[in-house]
Amino acid sequence: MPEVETIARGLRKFIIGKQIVDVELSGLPLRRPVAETFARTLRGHKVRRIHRRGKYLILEMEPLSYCLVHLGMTGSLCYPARATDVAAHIHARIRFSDATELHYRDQRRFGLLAAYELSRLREIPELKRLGLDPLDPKIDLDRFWQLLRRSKQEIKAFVLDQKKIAGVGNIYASEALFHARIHPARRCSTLTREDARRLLRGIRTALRAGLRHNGTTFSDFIGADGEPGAHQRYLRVFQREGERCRRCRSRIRRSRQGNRSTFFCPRCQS
DNA sequence: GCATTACCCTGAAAGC
DNA sequence: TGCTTTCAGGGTAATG
Repeated sequence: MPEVETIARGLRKFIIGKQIVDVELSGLPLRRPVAETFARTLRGHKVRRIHRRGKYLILEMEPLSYCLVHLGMTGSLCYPARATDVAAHIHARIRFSDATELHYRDQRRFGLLAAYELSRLREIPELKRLGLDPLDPKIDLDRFWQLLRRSKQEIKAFVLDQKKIAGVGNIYASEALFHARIHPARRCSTLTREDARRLLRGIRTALRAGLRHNGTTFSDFIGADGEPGAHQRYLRVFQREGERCRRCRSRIRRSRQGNRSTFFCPRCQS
């Protein structure tokens, strides 16, 4: 999510008020095929606002419609882009009336592009499925704890579950659990109210740290301005298997949960 | 109904 | 050297 927010912030500086005159698609399917109506829905509309919900980026257009973007694993938005940019993996070229272009690039095509003519943001089907926004200061600790206690999942899976908490990806889930000193394989139902409090705090700490450094770049992520993130230098556990814990000097371990890597400190997170 | 697993994709890196 | 296999992890359909 810090990567998506970084892009949203970048784009807000550049494309608000611009009018789309044309949309050109590669024709290749992303996570699912881009609807035939995508280009038609956006053409002639102006970018009014840019929102983020979970890992989704939403361009609010005028006349009212919404352009929904999910970057998946390797998606990026580039502005300003050039018509002459190498075409490899560019799946959408959005042209504005001032002749500038916004490109959506996605090597592995796990992303999503969709456009909706709806009157409200919250009617977008993908957004309806999302759970709590962890940065929302109004989250009630007791409600959060009850949500946890009702789940039989392992805590790492819960934190990654977008229906429960929206916006936490694999990097930040490992980091959040480290901050909260909770073992990633712990069952949610065994967590105390104090654990829940530390977890919520840990998630916020991990996400805000990512935001501060404009996201994490291992190989693919770049911001809208083409700059990579810097957060990888500040990670506590993620991708640090065998290295020393910055807190207790134990060796960081790696495990697999649901086909995804998890990193943790066996001493701090017991 | 819930939790878990398999799958889509590409390119880099490891293994043989 | 060069081919094959494994891995990365976003969400979700299929399976248990």
